[in-house]
Amino acid sequence: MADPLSRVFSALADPTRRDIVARLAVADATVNELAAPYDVTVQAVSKHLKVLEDAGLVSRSREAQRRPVHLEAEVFDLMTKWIERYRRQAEERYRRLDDVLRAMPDDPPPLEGKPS
Amino acid sequence: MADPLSRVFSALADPTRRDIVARLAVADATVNELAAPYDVTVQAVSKHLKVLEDAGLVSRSREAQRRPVHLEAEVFDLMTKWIERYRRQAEERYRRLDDVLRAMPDDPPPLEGKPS
DNA sequence: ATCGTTGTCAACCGTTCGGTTGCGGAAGAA
DNA sequence: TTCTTCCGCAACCGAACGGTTGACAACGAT
Repeated sequence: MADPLSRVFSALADPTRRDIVARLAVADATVNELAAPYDVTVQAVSKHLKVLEDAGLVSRSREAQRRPVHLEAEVFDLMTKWIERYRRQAEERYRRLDDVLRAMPDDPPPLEGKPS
Repeated sequence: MADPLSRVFSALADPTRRDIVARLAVADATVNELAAPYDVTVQAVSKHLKVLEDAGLVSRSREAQRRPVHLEAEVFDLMTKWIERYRRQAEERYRRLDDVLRAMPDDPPPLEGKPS
């Protein structure tokens, strides 16, 4: 799964990882702090962080023996751009469909096939 | 994986499924039409559509023996709402950090610990 | 009544995923 | 130095995922 978009969507498909992102939006935190609220091992959370890091959503810097985790919010744009594109396209279709429906009663189009 | 947000993110984490969504944004299509460009079986595409349907991204109506697939774009809002929330929160943090940094040189704050 | 098309369901297979345990490295504290 | 804390890596396990093949239901066409 090489492509960045898949990695980001996939990373956020997990509730625990979304919660981690939510908490990092408030403040940076260490792995142990992040792991505290969940009833899983620290290693499991470390794995989650690796997934988020590979997706570019998070960065880990070095600070003595602590590894403070920081949210990189720019990657969100990747998703919003993709989503907005097709949302708009779908809305555009609705708009055009409305036009067609409005035009219909006055101008019944032939249902393809040679006219008699 | 019960929660809707996980289902939507997970559904879009696959490149084939994102491509299907992209094509459905242009026009409704049948399963065979959708499967044509990919070198997988029709059954595989049918499975992908089930995933998209469970996520609420797509609906399948009945029309003779055809099952036209239709994009339901409203579900996108679920994601954009979630993303925007934390993107804004992160930006807010940056803004406050800037304020702190601007105030720093003039007002070096004590580094927590009883003041002498 | 039979045939061809369209699509789903079920069973299976290899891979990935989320979790565990166990170990080891890096760095401050004693 | 030795101890303790924080954390990542490797190996393993069960569940879920993406794909296949095979069978079958539904419907239009002949």
